[in-house]
Amino acid sequence: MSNAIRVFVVDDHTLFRKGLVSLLSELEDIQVVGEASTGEEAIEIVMGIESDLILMDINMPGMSGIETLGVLRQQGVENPVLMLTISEHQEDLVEAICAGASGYLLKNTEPEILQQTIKQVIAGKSVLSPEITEQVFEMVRSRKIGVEKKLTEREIQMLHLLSSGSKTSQLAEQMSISENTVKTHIRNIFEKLEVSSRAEAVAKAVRLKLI
Amino acid sequence: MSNAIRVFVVDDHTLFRKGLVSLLSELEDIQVVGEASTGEEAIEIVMGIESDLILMDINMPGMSGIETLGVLRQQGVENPVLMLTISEHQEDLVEAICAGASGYLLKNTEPEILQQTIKQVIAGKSVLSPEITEQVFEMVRSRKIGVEKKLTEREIQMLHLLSSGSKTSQLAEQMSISENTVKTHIRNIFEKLEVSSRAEAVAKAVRLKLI
DNA sequence: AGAGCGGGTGATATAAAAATCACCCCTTTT
DNA sequence: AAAAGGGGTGATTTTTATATCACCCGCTCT
Repeated sequence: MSNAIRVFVVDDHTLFRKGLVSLLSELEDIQVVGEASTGEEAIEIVMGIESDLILMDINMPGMSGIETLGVLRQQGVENPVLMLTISEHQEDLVEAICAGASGYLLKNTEPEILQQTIKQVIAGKSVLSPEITEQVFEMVRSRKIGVEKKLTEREIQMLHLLSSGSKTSQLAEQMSISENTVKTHIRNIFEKLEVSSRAEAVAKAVRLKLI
Repeated sequence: MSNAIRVFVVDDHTLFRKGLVSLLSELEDIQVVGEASTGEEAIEIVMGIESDLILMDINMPGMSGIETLGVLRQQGVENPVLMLTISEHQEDLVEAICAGASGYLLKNTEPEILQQTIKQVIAGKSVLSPEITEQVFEMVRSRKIGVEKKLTEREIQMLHLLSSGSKTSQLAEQMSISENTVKTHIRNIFEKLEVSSRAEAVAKAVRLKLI
């Protein structure tokens, strides 16, 4: 099968890894092209072979799956990496995503779902286990996540004055600071709100109910 | 069909709504028990009938789907609400989740996936469209994830050791710091987690999946 | 009564974030 | 071309957060 998905498996638990490899090998459209029991081993092998997707455990002795992913990305490996772990920790999830993971599945996932997820990831999609999605919802609700970085007090003041039409010289006077500082604050606002003009900044701030 | 899922549909686009209702009605295990074309109408009808799940559009004239959801929750409606929208805006996603949505699907979703998702939501799970999951990844990567009440590295270590039963003297030795410092770290943990004892702190940390 | 342990107040050095400013470039207007 | 305003790079000061420690209080054992 020339168009089978070539999967590489990284997990320190031999029993789990072997079982997973056996399971995946039975599938028509998936081909296991290699396996490793540590991050160090994974890096060495992956750099030398061709593969389409990496299944990576997180908790491993030595390098963690996240550190391993970081090194692989640094070495130019662009393959999608699907984390397959027992960890529901927020920290692991956040770090895995930041390190460049394409998905985050728990090990209690049903084989069919895993198969389905592998195909979705190959298709360029991002996937999370339902439990992890729930975790994300919780993070959002507890405001640990926001749509934008939090603005500081001075930045909010700046936006208020900006929205009432003040220009740089007036802002400087009203806030008792130099014009240079005004501009710096505004630049920081631009970055946080992901905009590039004063008008946009005010519009977005109003929309986000920041002012 | 007594155990069919009773669905209520809210969407201002009549053509889409009618099509959706027709599609859902054909399914064995789903029964459409009502529909509305505005948020106001939805609130009035939903309060008067029995239903298991609400499919809600977001962009509607008058009340938005998010505002409607907010009012419903305020009125004590506990039904899971699945947002079904064309909006991929992060703001809409965040607001929908905060308002109490159980899922967020794009309107380009395949009918079978919609059916599958409705069942998952009824089973208490949280679901996102792949494109939306991608948005979540983006938010995490761009650090819009403020993680405000984040504990420091030392505090996390402390909790790990605490959870394995260490007492002050042992913590001090294991972390190579004085007992006084151990106590200070623990006090800071108390404040951040809003608790007042070690046991509570560990319990809350586990519940928040911080350790 | 005196160890032993959990919990609380205050203090200090260092690291990180916020606030401040000077100077430069580009466009528009005069 | 000079002036004025918006937008950008870099650097410094001030404030806040983190990590560290010393000392005190109150309870519970023995």
